[in-house]
Amino acid sequence: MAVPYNHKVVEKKWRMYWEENPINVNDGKKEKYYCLDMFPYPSGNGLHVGHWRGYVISDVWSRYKLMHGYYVIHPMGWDAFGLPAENYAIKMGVHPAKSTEENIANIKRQINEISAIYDWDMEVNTTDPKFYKWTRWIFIQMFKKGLAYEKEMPINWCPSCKTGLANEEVVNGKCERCGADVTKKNMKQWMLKITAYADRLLDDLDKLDWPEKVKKMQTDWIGKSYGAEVDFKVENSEDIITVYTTRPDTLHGATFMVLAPEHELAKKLATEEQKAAVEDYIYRTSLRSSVDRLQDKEKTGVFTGSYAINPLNGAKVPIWLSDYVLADYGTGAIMCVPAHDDRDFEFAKKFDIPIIQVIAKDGKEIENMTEAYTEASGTMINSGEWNGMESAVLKKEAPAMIEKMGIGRKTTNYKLRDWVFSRQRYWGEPIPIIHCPDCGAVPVPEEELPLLLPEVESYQPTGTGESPLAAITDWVNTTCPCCGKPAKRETNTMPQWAGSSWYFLRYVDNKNDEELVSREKADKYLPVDMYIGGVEHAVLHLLYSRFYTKFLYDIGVIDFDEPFQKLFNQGMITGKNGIKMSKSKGNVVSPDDLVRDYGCDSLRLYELFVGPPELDSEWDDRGIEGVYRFITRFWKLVMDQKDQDAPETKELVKLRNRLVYDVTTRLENFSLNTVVSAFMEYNNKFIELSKKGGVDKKTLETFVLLMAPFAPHISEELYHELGHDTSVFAAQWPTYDEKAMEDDEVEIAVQINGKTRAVVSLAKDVAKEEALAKGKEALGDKLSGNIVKEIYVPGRIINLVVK
RNA sequence: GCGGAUAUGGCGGAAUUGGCAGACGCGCCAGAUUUAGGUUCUGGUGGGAGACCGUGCAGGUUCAAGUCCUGUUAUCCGCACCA
Repeated sequence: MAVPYNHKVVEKKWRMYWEENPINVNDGKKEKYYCLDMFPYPSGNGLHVGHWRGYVISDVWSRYKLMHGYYVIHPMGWDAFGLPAENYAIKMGVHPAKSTEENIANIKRQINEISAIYDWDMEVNTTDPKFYKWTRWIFIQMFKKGLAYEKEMPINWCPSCKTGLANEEVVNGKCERCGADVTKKNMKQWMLKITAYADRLLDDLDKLDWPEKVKKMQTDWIGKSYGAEVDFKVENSEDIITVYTTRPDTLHGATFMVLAPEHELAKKLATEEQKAAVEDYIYRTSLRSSVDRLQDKEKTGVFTGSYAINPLNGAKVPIWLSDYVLADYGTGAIMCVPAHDDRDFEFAKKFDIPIIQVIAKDGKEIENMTEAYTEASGTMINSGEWNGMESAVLKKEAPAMIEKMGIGRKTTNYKLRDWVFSRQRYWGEPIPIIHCPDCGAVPVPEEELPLLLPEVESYQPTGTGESPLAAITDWVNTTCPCCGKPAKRETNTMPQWAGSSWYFLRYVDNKNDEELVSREKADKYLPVDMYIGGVEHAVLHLLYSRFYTKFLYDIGVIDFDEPFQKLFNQGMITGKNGIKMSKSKGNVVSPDDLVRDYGCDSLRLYELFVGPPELDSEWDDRGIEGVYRFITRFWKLVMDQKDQDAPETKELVKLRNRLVYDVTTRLENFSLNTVVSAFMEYNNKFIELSKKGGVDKKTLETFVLLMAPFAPHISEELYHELGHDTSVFAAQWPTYDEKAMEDDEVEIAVQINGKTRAVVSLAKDVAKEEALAKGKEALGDKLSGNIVKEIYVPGRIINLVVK
């Protein structure tokens, strides 16, 4: 009788063995494979089973690649700057550096319980001066290229976090971090000109093997649109209002214009009679939060009293102000065609403005219009020379025509805005700029980097729009690197995303003091082949990283312009009823107890078995019992059979090849839950066979090899029990022979009118006549009436259509 | 409002190109082992007494539909006045 399986002994044994005998070594000859996890921020709450899932998936994939002879780059690090770390520190009343260090120690301990093949020699930490030296260095390079600039403008302000936010960090008008309503605040901010990369960020999505969903989200976020700018002269004035439109085909139908209340001409256009109303409207708009503007869909507006001239037909159109026009998109002014735009229609109805149809739907004007006709489909009417043209054709051609006429120009627009990069918080990389009264903004000399974040007594946010660093006068006051006169340091810090936008480049050369990454190592080990993490960063981290990578490519630091070739988004693990795991809900499941009770291998398998990896799954503690039972039965099977010298039967060869096929194809498709199902299913089959003629050694060994990436400890133990003295991970992934998988006889269903009435066993190459004859024979007296059609699909089905 | 995803037993979920729906696991039922509980092992487990009925709902295509087509509902996610 075999020794019962003891996960504690076995797992400890091999963990120690691997530490002394590394299984993933770079011998300089192997091809590299870079499999990366999104690095965690070291939260004080530690890991729950949801974090484990992603790490298990990436480790299974890494070990699978290892068994294909790759040198696998599989690093881990810490995204430790930023609001969560700082807020936690404030709550606990300790310095963020200290709490961060403690949290890292705890999470590192938990991550080690996964037994992933992380190479801790590559570890990076965004708060390490040796790391953030280069975060700041990149900013300086961007500054030198004109991609980092300062601007005073109304930005998103979170009154709870007391800092400015990027557009990407505002979700439904609320702060992505804390959920507080975001307000606008006029501040001088550092900006990164990500819009300069809009086209490349959009176009290069094509070359990425990413989930379509993420590509779509980035495409929509960049929001490129094609159209025209049209210049409208203001009546009795020299002023010109330029509008942006994607529907220049409808220009004849423009019956009014609307300017954003923030538009530079807004006040000026107000006539004597309208002045008070206009100023009141502008003032009231300035008070409204973005949440109000989002929630309140009812159109408001005010007439300026002025008119503009439609450059195409000379029509006089009233100029209005309304907050449904955004100041920072297009030109901040629009021409309004109520007949063919929903918003303009609503506005025109409310303020009783004429509606002129210029596209005939189905050949005629719509009577008693109740909603706008927004499709560019139909013939032009009421459009002067354009009458009779197809709207769809005109829509494409109009921009060029307008440009030719000299009344506007063809143009494109993007929803993407430049990146607000200043944060009024302590725990981040200070922006490496010195403000000199004479020289202006001057970058910190590169040889002075990293320039340590100074120690402060109070690192709490001030709420005034100033960083806590501003209070440290002996740090703030410095001299200008240009002219040597007294100057002041920039006191704002970078957002959390700064470090995570490039950290994946640093792993492969994390101790380099001279360069961000040596070109030699970058060429050899980068970019990332597989990136695994949650979908929540689709337009944040994943967009910013692409931007940084493209910039570093442009300045010659690296020779590739996309960071992540393949992306996999794992679903979330939730508590009961799909409720997100959180401390406040009290539904957090810690992996620590589960590892203790069932072992790392069991938890790894269960993390995969719980559901399709790309979908959210509800955690149910009871399920791990089933996986644990499988593990112990698998152990018993191999231990009982290993010395039996059972003969290799045809049946066993077939099952072995099918097992390799099933596991390999499912793994390649990332259907990891069904890989575990396959293991269980075949284990049951082999246990059956072990009671009959036994299971041969090669089959046992193959099973163990396939299990290795999933359950490394037990596989390593059994591999050694099977007589090997090298690691199971030095072995090659098994291959299969499709011929050996086939049955000589296949059971196929015999149907009458599509309903299964019998099952018959047939040789796979049997002739149609014989198959049908056997099928009829099997049906016996169930078959009656006239057969009108006979269908035989070899290996699949026999169907007799009877009347 | 627009876009995307999902919908299958009591539960989590399987089903290459349309070809025996419910693999695998949980739970449950029965039996064996055990002084007993737990563990372990064996068998059963979509509904219905049955003909039959069953993949959110209603149609359609087909010899054959969870799978394809049309419409529709619910839930979740993303975007949201971008002219």
